[in-house]
Amino acid sequence: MIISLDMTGEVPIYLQLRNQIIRGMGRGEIGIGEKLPTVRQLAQDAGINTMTVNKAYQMLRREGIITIDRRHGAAACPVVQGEIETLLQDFGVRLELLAAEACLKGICREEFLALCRKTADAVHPEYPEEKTSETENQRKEGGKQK
Amino acid sequence: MIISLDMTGEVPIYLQLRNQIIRGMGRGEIGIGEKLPTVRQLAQDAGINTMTVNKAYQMLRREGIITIDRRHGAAACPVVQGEIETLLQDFGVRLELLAAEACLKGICREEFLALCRKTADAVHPEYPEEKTSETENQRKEGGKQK
DNA sequence: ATTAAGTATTATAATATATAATACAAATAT
DNA sequence: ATATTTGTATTATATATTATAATACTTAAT
Repeated sequence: MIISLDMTGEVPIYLQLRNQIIRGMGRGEIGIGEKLPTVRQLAQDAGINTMTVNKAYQMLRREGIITIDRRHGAAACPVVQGEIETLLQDFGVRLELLAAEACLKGICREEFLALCRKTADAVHPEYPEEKTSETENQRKEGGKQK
Repeated sequence: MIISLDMTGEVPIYLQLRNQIIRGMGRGEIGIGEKLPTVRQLAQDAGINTMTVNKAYQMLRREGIITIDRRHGAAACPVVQGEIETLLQDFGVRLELLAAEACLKGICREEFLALCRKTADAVHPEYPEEKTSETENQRKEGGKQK
């Protein structure tokens, strides 16, 4: 998957990274279980700092979207976590913002829904649905720093 | 409209303000042409600085969503600006991110589209559609600082 | 003249973002 | 065993963002 960063824009690099990886997974460009580039590799390719990549990966890990294995690197591994209600509520708020903005910009209801359908169709449905087997690598951090 | 701010969250206050005003307009809680609170009033009510409110208002003005009249304050006044294609593309990217995240969180296509419909139905369609009359107060800033 | 509106200014502080250079821990590959 | 590769931690630095405070200015309604 090709990562393209806007270094002059207002969105932080690590967030651009995180968002593009999520969209890449949604498009199926990154298959489930597929390995992501190492932090060093991605940092070098993109011409950015390793810790910036690490920050993006950490965020994705916290969100339950990838797993990170210290010895093998990161891999796409979405896991449903948390209450489904909380989740839907959160998406509802974000969608409402988008819908309101669209409305204010003159995009009518039908146009908006057409865009929603088109977008939904472009998302690969290969993901969670079931699966709860290779979900063991999550609880591997104890408190230990030295 | 009630503004509730999360002072401990990660979203900047001025952005929370901006987002809530947009959602409020979408819901119809703020009618078209309706006046917004003055910066001082809103700042006092919310217990925040006037310049923070001003920053949110400026952002909304730049986005063509409100007008600001130095003597009468701010008012909801959405105006379509820019290429419709650019607009749709921008919304498309943002929707794709949302759809991808939803998918990865186990929300299936139908569930997602149901949420989209529900959200779209909750948005008041009273807005732009036509209207291009009271759009004169936009070009009132020359370059003058001292 | 007073008041009320947005805005500008100046200073300060805390936090976020990004980089650099290096080192460490843990496991694989040779 | 040794070298390599992985993520991670550390320390330092620089810049930008966010938010506040206190004050003053411009403009126009009252």
